[in-house]
Amino acid sequence: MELAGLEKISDFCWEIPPQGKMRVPVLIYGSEKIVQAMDQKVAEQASNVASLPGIVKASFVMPDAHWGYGFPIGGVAAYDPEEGGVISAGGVGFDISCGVRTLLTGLKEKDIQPIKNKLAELLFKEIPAGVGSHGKIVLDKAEIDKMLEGGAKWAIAKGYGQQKDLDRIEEQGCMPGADPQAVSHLAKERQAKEMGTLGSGNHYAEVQVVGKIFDEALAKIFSIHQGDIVVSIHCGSRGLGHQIGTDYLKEMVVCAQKLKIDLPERELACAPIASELGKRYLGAMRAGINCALANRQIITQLIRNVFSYFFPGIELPILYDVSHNTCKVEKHAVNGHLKELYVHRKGATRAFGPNNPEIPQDFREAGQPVLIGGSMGTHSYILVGTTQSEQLAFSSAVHGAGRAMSRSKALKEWKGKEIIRNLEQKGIIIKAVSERGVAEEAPLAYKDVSDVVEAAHNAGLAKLVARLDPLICIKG
DNA sequence: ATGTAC
Repeated sequence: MELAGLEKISDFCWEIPPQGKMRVPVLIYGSEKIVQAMDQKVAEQASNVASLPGIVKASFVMPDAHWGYGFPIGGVAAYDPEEGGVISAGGVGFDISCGVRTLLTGLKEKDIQPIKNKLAELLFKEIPAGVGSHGKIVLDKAEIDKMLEGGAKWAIAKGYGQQKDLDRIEEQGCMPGADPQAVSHLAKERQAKEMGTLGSGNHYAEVQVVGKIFDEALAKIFSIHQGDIVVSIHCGSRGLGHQIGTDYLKEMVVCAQKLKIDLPERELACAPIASELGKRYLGAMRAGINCALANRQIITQLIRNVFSYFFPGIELPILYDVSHNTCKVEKHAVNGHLKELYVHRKGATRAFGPNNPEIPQDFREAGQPVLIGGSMGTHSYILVGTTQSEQLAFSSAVHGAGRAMSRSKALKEWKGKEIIRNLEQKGIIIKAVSERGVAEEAPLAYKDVSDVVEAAHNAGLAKLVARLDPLICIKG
């Protein structure tokens, strides 16, 4: 991106002032280096987002942003229903409620060293992964509806986990307002055999060691210490979320035409929040959120079973579970007034600061854990939400490294086998269904996640707490 | 991300 077209607000914030059909400015967060490396298309897309009806304050761009469908991935936009605001399927993304969950193990690296290979093999055997992967769980129509209403709460009632897990999950593990009736039969059909599966692309289950602590006091509150083993899951709502996105984008294109909403691009299809379609999408999207929460809950239990085999009696409590592809109704201060807004976070993690009532009691004074998954073979990070982030981007932060290279280009550049061998030499075990998938996810096909989180930290979007280094990575 | 294109 050309810095010349931007107004520098601070060392970590750049503005595109409103022009043309833009109703509000675009605010891009990141260092000069990061913003320069950002695709020009992100500026265009974020400007388009700023032109949609009812947008409040600004169209925000996180440091890890890259080109997406309509809305950039790494974008945050809030719309006001009282100002004719809209809700957009493209503003949430296809993988509804994709997110990261981190589990604590209480183990140290030396504890797993003797069984590392066996642990990797058993995790790979027990967690279904890959495109179209099916689990052992098959849901009938009635049970799918219950899952879509209950989320992780449903999964726990089915025996996948414990009641206390819910305290550490966004929305207490169950998104209210989900409407299974708003989800197509096709979407449900696709999901019937996909519960408890990882999927493909950048999704993974990873055994990690806490490699660095940035803030001792906060790390202690999160129960993480240097050398601790943790397990992180990065996945979403699988075929169901994708189908909801596909179904509603089509409907929203028709709706926007009918209502003569001036769309800069067809991909920005949306519906007024107050419209029948808007409400129906919200109900379906919330069902998608519950699907993702249930999915991560089931995978959690599969992981617990594997760890129990090696470490009888081990618990693996949840540190936290947070999504980075959602639209949530939240109250935010706008010009001194508290307003109920529809906050789209597409490839952006919710990052509530201290004292927010949505945060688990144990973390209330510290702030919400912000879980940032890296790309394969690279670091992941735990940050914490700040008070400042509320003002900066409706309490949002980055979500991960973000692609630097297209999948097709990555395929030409690398072979899966050599990537696996290179990482093995660094002590990282990759267990993957598809060698092609590994090549597409090559570490160098992504931006440097460390740069991205550092920028988020410096911009004040969230605060660095700990770095996680990969030991075993299970991939689709 | 995705029954990796309807």
